[in-house]
Amino acid sequence: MALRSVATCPRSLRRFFSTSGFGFPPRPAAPQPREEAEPSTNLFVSGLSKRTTTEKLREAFSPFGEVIHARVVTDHVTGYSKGFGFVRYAKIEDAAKGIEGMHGKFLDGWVIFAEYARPRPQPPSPQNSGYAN
DNA sequence: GCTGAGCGT
Repeated sequence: MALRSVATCPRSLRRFFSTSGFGFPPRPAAPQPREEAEPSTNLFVSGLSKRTTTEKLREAFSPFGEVIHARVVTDHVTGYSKGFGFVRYAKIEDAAKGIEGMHGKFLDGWVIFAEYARPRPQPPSPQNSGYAN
């Protein structure tokens, strides 16, 4: 008898999602347009061969400037390369020459792409985050 | 250890 009332839909609430033109935010935000990042000493290199290692990456970018650090990103489980890496130069002008000199070039049989790496969120340091005891 | 765009152990 009284079990048919569970399916009564409140039409008053449905109008907010059907008749209004603002059901959901059309575009929350676009903090990263996924375009070129700002010039920095940190470079993002993609298109690497699976066999390209960190030292080969460094050797490839060394002639264009002083490479502070180079690293091919590898999976921490399998240990294999993910096909991209990072190169950090001592100066931005060196990084620019590294991009100019290696972007679109071949490395281990693959055309690599060199561009400025995007800044990534820095982990807050509990000893220097501004909080005093 | 590959399928191959993509922003890190």
